[in-house]
Amino acid sequence: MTGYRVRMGSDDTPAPGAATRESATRARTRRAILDAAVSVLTADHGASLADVAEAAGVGRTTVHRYFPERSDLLAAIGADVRDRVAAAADRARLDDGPAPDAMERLCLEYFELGDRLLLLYDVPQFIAWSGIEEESVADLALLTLVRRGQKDGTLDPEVDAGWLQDVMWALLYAAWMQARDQGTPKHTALSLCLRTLRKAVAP
Amino acid sequence: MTGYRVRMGSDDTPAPGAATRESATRARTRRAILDAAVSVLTADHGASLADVAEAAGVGRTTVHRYFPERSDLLAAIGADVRDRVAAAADRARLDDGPAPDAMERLCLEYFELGDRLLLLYDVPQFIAWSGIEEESVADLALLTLVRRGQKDGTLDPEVDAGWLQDVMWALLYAAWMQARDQGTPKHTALSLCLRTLRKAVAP
DNA sequence: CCACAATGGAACACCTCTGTTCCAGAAAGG
DNA sequence: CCTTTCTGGAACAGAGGTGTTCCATTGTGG
Repeated sequence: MTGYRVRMGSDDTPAPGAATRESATRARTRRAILDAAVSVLTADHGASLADVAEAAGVGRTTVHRYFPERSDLLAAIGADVRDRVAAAADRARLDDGPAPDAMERLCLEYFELGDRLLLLYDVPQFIAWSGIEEESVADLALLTLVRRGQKDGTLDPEVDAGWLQDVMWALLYAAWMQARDQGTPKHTALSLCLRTLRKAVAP
Repeated sequence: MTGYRVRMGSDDTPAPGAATRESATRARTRRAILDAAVSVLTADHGASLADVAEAAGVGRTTVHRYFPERSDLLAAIGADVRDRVAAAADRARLDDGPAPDAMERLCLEYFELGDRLLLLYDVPQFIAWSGIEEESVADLALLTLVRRGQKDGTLDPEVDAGWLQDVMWALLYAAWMQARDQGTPKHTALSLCLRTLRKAVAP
């Protein structure tokens, strides 16, 4: 209803017109809550705010001070993930070099995001909230990359570009699961993922 | 706590020692609730029993009559899925013919199960309840199949057998998503899945 | 060292879901 | 047709989560 309500100052701050920066203390607390929320919600999508507060080492009241409603917290997580994804896609320099190599770089970057992306995957609501459009910037960049690879013959041209995109995500997901549930070392899981991806997307 | 509590007769039935078969009426109602629960819970993992009852076209009281506690309903769903998976694996005749072909047959069978398997994927709790062991019969059969293929050179021998198993699941999942969210026709999604799987698991 | 920012805890009303009981009415089935 | 089975709705208590207020305490920075 109210969307993402931002509260910069303390409860009784007289709302100083322009956007005042958050104090260092508050910024740290905010991050702690956000990070705790990610790990708690990854383990249990229906966890209560009390659980989040405990994991963050913070009182439940404090959580409500930063994120007045549950949806505010979830939206903030979504926005945080969106930013990280965009940054990761940026670092992967999708326009450079052969398409399969660029795709591999992207996988590497995304794999590092770990839990956060798992959460995005599992809780579809995040996509609706927090201004993640139908097709995010990163998704579009990946789509462009796939089309480029299909055009120059380095990626399978006989399947839909969106499908290749989904395949990448699916294999990433499988790799995370392998690491989390089977206890496979992360680098092993990642190299399995990359090897299989290369074959799967080849012409 | 109580596990899967079976109630065969009506409320006041004097518990007729041996296992009495359920009346046709009750069997139909039970199925309706079970099916409704699958589709409702697929859409929203936290849906209430009232939602399930409404979707089943049945009073909430009736749901409680068949499945006294929420966990009983979930366990029943899990058991139902387990049976269907086992039957599907059986129909795929995993021991016959080349391993990639058998794997493709299995994909076809699993794909038909649709929603039910998506649910199993999304709600890990189902695996703990309802007597699905760590490694179900179907999983073991698939693992055996993969090992056979790796030995005779028809499947990639350089990766762990468990990983190839996960890859199959991941691609199936991607195909379902493609059909559900992008509106891709099911047969199209399935053929994309099979094409990519063949390449991904090839040596 | 002192004012103000920031926190934690208790207590509160409110809501939703759960699981239960009871009973009147509909549906089956002999 | 009439009895048994099966159902749906109302009404209830209890549990747990949410969002709020208030106040005492801690801490941080100037």
